[in-house]
Amino acid sequence: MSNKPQGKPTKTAIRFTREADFPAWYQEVIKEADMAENSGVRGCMVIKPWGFGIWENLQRRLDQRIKETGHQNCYFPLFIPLELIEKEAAHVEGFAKEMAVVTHHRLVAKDGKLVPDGKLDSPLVVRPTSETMIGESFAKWIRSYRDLPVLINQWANVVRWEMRPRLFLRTSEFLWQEGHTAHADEQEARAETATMLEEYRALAEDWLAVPVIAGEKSASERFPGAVETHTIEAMMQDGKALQSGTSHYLGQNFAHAADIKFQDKDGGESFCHTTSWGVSTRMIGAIIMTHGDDDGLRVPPTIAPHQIVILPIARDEEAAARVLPAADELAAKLNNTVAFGNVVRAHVDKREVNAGEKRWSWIKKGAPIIVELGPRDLDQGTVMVTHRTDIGGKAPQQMDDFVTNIREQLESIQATLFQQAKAYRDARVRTDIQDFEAFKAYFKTDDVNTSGFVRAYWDESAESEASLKELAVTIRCLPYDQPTAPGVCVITGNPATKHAIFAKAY
RNA sequence: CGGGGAGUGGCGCAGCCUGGUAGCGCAUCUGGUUUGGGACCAGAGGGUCGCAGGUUCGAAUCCUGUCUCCCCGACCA
Repeated sequence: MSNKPQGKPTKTAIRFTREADFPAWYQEVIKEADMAENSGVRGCMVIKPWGFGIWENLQRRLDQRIKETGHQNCYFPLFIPLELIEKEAAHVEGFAKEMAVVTHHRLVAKDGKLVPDGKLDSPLVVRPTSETMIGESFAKWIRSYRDLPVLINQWANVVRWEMRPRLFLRTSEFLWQEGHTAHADEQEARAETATMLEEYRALAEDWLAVPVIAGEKSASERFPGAVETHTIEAMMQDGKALQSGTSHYLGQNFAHAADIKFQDKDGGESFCHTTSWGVSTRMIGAIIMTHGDDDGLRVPPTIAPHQIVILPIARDEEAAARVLPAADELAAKLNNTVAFGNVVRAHVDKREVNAGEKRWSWIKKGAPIIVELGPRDLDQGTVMVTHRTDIGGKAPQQMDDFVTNIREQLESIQATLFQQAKAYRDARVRTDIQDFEAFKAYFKTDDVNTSGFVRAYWDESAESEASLKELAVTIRCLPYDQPTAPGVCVITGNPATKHAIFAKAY
């Protein structure tokens, strides 16, 4: 390594490349970026500061948008009485297999071990989602049309016992927000569903630089108990789809189950129309697999815990005495500027670690801009700047210019990440596959270099959808932008009017 | 939950088949040399081999159970 040419890494910073072993690469990125790790409990993860910082920044933005669209935050209990869950049949069927159940309320010592004791008369489930719990409250809160709409949200953890967990993508416990609303009529509830899905699209694309396809789920992919489920689907760099946010129109299903009704202007009694919508820590998995490269994570500047990392270059006390205060001063100047509507986040890395190693650690963490500041820079009034989107392109900038242009540089990195992701995605949405033989051949290849989505006509029949099972392909959504002319179903050859997105999925 | 693989110092691994109380690289610490860079030399610290039983004079090595991780499948945000 010692005679490696500068700026031309002879190896990547991550042990596995995306091409050689995508799942191993994914896990290595999380480890090397120090985002999260597995805990001793299967399916549960410890989210470390760099990973949690990304979540906090995502959360801050989304929370702001949720409030700006008229919702208020609440908090509902973690434990749900079994009887409540039982009330909505489809809901029960959907979640029964992954429920954590609390059956006891104390421990007693027995043969040197602690064993559960104090059996509960009625078991509690740890919330897998809160429709039933919140529905119970809605029923109490809502009496008149004047009480509507009810527009609430909660940030919470939920538990869905997973057979096959993967960090961020599928964990038994995860963090999310769940919005729940109740409306007087169908039209308003449907509009709410659409509004929030659009918020999710905007969050993904405009804030996280993750291009998505928005659309409606097929019947079999619907949320248990929903009338309609709407989704944003992102493409990962192995061509697989990741459902990144969902918004459900629940009709009156949960209103009937929980007895959520109101008196209208004419004195008549009606059931509410409800919605729910959520985005989870899975979104961090989407960010990793959309923006990461073979040198690690790349974090969009909007959500990077540190947008700029300043590395003081000082090998002796004399240099340190000059460089460290200058680095602090530079950070202070940067932190006094604004980008993406927030104060810029610059950080001086003063750890006693070799400069080269520090630099690589921030590359692996995906800090958008790395600044090296040494005695020579101070003499010349410059800084050495590396953008994470071009780590070979380290170049000096005048320090004053750098500070003045910081917003443009961050915005440029943000734009580059989105453009690269979109170019990748667009190149891999196949629209030329129109018969089932070609379709099967495409998905059987399973080559990380060519796999992706197929966009084609679908006849909307359950039978044709079922025939995808052996291919491990699913219908991700029926995108909102639809062709005007009819065509033939890619699976059956039957007449069809709508396009669907087909893909393997996480 | 079914099939396959794996758990040895912080990380990556060897040893296990042919039982006899542990080894390598990186990292860490100390000293020195370097000094726009993931450095070099020398020395040092650190593990009882996932956990629990069993076989044995003796187990990281054999057997059983269990937990955790990875891959594939079914299910799912």
